[in-house]
Amino acid sequence: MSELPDPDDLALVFKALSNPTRVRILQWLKDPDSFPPQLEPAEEVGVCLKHIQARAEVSQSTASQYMAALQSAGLVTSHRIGQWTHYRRNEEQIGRLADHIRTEL
Amino acid sequence: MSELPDPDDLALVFKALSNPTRVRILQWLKDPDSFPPQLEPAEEVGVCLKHIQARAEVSQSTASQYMAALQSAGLVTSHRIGQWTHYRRNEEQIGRLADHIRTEL
DNA sequence: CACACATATCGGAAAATCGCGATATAGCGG
DNA sequence: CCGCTATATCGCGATTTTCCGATATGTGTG
Repeated sequence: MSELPDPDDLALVFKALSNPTRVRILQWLKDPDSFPPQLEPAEEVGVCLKHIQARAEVSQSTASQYMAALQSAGLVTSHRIGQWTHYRRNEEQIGRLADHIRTEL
Repeated sequence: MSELPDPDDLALVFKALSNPTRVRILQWLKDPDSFPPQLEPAEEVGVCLKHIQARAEVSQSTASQYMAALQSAGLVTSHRIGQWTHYRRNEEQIGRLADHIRTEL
């Protein structure tokens, strides 16, 4: 969750990004307020799965798995509040990925 | 081969990078002179497929397909000279990829 | 506790990918 | 033209990925 230089984690990250829908979700999360309103402020805790699922137009299970993939790649973090799991971009990790591509790839 | 903004093209690039051997090849190409000597200067035209194949320890057809994947992702360019196809990193595109991840992903 | 809702996980069929050997194409030299 | 070499493409079995519906788990409410 912090460094990410080793090849196995890196492959995991690229694999998570090798799906157009997952890439789109990541881009959508740049503007959490573009999603429908929710109890918790999306800017702070992230966007709840239901809203991501609706926008991506995939099944509930697929949405859940997509977000799990992005999370295990370290690209998003999750925050469970009550019944809702909220997902938010991990800007630090995304920045590190850009650095890594520039310097080591 | 030029801009690469949309999620489908971007996913293609990440797919090419989701294979450890292909990533290694890209890294090897940072130092073309680390390959055996060849008629054409590797620094200028790139490294010929045969040398890449030998170092990656994959079959000839696999090596050819790996490089085709990297090329259609825009990460390398190819230069055919006589019977040899040489592959060289596309530093501009790799730089753009890093920028793109930082700004648009 | 019973129920509704949100999410996670399971199991599997279909689709995509992997990496190879076989074969085709292309360029050189005799 | 013929043989030799380098590379590209084809075809295929094996493996992996994809995405779903079904189901399980977790959480709030009455």
